[in-house]
Amino acid sequence: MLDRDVGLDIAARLFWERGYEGTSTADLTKAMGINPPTLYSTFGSKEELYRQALDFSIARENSRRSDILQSGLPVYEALSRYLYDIADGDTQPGKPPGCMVSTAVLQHAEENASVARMTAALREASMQTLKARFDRAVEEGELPAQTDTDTLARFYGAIIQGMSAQACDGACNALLKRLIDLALTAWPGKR
Amino acid sequence: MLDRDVGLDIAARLFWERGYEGTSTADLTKAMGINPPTLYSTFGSKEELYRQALDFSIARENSRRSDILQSGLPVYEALSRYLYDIADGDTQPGKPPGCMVSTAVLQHAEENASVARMTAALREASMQTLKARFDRAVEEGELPAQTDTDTLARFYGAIIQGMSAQACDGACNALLKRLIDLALTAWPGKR
DNA sequence: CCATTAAAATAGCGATCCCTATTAAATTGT
DNA sequence: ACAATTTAATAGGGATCGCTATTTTAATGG
Repeated sequence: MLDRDVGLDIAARLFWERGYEGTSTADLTKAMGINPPTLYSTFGSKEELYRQALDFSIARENSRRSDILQSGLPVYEALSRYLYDIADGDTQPGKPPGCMVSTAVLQHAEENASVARMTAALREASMQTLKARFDRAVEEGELPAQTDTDTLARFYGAIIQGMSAQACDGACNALLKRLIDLALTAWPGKR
Repeated sequence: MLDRDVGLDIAARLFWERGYEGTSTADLTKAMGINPPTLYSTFGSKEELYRQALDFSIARENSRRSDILQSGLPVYEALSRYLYDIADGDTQPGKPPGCMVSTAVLQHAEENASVARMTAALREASMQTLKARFDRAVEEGELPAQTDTDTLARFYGAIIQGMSAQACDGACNALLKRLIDLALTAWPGKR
């Protein structure tokens, strides 16, 4: 039998590279070295496996990124490190380019609408996490009281999505970090 | 027989909504009201039809957007209107959300690598157009001589891609324009 | 009006999609 | 060691994938 976490890791990698619609159950079983019935008894369905693979990957990445955001660092410094960490994740040698979530299942067949809602919800949650950190900065006096933290969070969310798209198209790590540096000049009070 | 341009318009609409991998030839023939052999004799293949549908759509949109960029407007004003026009395109009532090109075929099956290269090249060309306009602005003294126009173009390219992704997730026009306004504060010399 | 050409519809090719009923193998308990 | 239970592999179901050979229909020319 296959170790569950090993299977999720392999599945996540395939979904990351090829997307949900571009990955077949045959691809998955072959890569895991199992037979179709094992996949279905272990993970339920292709969609359920995708959900679990996303959860599995996010649980691994998000603790570190959450630490960066929620650390005692000033909000601007925390945001900078957070974005740099994402840029590194988008351009890991030997791993698929881009982010597994940021640019996943945007256009899709009708039958995959529920999968698209799933990734959209993850993106929304990610931006809400950013917004919560910015709200805290307002409360603590690090940002002006009238700051539009929602737009600020969605703006850096857009940068994260744009970085993922450009990484998929072959952009290198240094390029993405130049984007970040420029995006950070939009921070309230900078320059 | 089907009018060629009408067919391309219908195909573009489907590909826009569902993506390349999410659109089947059965979807296409049904929407066009033709039989499969007609599709293949008229357009060659699914991939070739996608290419022609992209060209068809871009030819229609790009003339207006090119006019905005190449008009006599100051570069900052031209860029603002250009981005606003894209935000409007991402949120047209009765049309699929997002941009047909900006966030297309990012993750994909291996067999569709050539299609992905195609959309990547279109995105790159779009950013090169922006860069060329910025270079002109440097030559004309509108921007400082040491301006990194390449990064500037890719930054607004990232914003365009982020807007498309968020539109796919349901973002409204006003939200996208707030993103643009914030992104424009990163313009050299602003604030 | 018929013969010839051109167009469109039918039918279906081999392959693959996601998924599962059934069979075979391995493990466990006694 | 044998029976009971669990696990894995085979085989394949029903549908759809992109695409095309063949037939039928329609349009054209003499």
